[in-house]
Amino acid sequence: MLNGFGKHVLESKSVLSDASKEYIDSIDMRQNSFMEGEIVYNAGDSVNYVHIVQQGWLTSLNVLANGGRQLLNFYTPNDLVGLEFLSSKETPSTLKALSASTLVSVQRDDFVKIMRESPSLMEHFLLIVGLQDVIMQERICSMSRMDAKHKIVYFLLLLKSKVDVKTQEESQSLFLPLTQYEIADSLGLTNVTVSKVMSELERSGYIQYKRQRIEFLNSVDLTKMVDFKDRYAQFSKRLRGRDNIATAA
Amino acid sequence: MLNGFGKHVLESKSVLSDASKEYIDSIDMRQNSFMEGEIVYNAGDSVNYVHIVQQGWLTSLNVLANGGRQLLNFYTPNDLVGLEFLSSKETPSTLKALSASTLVSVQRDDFVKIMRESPSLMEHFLLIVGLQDVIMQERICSMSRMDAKHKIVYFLLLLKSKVDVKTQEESQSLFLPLTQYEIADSLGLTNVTVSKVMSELERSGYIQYKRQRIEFLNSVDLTKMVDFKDRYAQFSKRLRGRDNIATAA
DNA sequence: CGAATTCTTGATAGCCCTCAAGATACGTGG
DNA sequence: CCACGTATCTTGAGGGCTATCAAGAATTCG
Repeated sequence: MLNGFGKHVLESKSVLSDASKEYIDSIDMRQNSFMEGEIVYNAGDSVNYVHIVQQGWLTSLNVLANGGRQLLNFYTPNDLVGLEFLSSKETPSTLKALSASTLVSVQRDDFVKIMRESPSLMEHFLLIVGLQDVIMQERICSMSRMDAKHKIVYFLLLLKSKVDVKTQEESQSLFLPLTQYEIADSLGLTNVTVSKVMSELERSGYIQYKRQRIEFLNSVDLTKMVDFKDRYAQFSKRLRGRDNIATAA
Repeated sequence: MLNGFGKHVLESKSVLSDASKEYIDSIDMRQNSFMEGEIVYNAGDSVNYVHIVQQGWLTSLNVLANGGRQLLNFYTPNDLVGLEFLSSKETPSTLKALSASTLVSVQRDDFVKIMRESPSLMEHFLLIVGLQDVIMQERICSMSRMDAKHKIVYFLLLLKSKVDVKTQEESQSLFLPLTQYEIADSLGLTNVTVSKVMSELERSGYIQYKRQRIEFLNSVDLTKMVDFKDRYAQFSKRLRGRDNIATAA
């Protein structure tokens, strides 16, 4: 039941740098496609799969008691979805496709089996989840004390950072498949406030904003404004250093 | 350089359930004590150690650009500190003792070495960090959309849950070595608001509150009020299930 | 070209912060 | 055991930020 593309993704450096290859061949991997807006799983579903993003943008989110939504994480190609709740019976959040997406899904038990066969792979996963945790902690800092403007700047820089690490280059132009409602739902704001802040950031000359695209005109000052720490870049840099050491050894 | 107490902690079920014991003997572990209010490390310090809490309460926190503080995590005996930034060069947050505390500190490289020798230990750590991540995500939900009253109820239930799992029993009385300033700094509120909400919760008959101690008079309704999910208890239950399976196999 | 979605802009209201003053609890030294 | 200073908590008044509501504009898509 080997899926060629899935195998390729699992073998790719970003995910399974050195898993025992013979185990991969015995794994049941399914490739699934989802339309824009489609739900991959709902909060409370059984945890049966770990997913690898091939194409598209997805988000994890929670529907709150008051009817509001909280967007939690964004997933782009090569991201792993589900590492943080491997131990859970039920998924803690919903996964929704923001754009047309393709996922490779690996059964949880198979995934754990692969992981156990490759300690260095498991260590890699530990570091990834650790990074996610640190980023969540820093998001809490930004959510709790910043005003709307600073929250939004922080959010945009975090997304930019994530995309930049993926593309291995720093781009001042960011594709952003999010409506203002969705940005608002990421930050505990309303779409009205997002609109007003975006306009203000444009007037101030920091960004240029059109639907689905943001140009950063002064990312240096924006970074200072919110004291943004680029954990994705630090992690990526550090990981490359580790790989070199491992290769040398 | 073996420290008997440290060895005991590392061997205890909660941390190193089955690490290769011969490695533990070669590890340099130091036991350090900290006074109330003392800083263990500051944000930005090099990551040199992983710490195991023996006694006391500690908190990780960030000092924000505007001078405010954000308390992030609380650590109680047998907790591990530092798992989530094993891959980082610098600590992302400050660690401060809330009460007189004792820590066993293991050098990061030694800790990683132990971990690599015991995949099941590493898997355990992966699950722990995953749990932390999930809890952080849910804290974001509570921070972004809840009003002050609901934030505080959520916060108290989360602390209660953590303590209950540690003590393996559900207690309606919670020792809480936090001032109202510190609760406020955990939630992005002010001490004034915390005071007012606490009084209101008392008037409504939900809790009885005195400095450093809270009695829950109706934790069922409080849990419903904020739709609280007890991830600590779920994790603990699930882990015991896994252990049984592992033993049977 | 028309309908639906998304975004903009303004007016109003509510929650929580800020500021302030007093009350209570705690620790220390006599 | 008491007195005093400090830290913590309580309570009230006023103001700012963002939610809510609403109406219209712009964009997208069939």
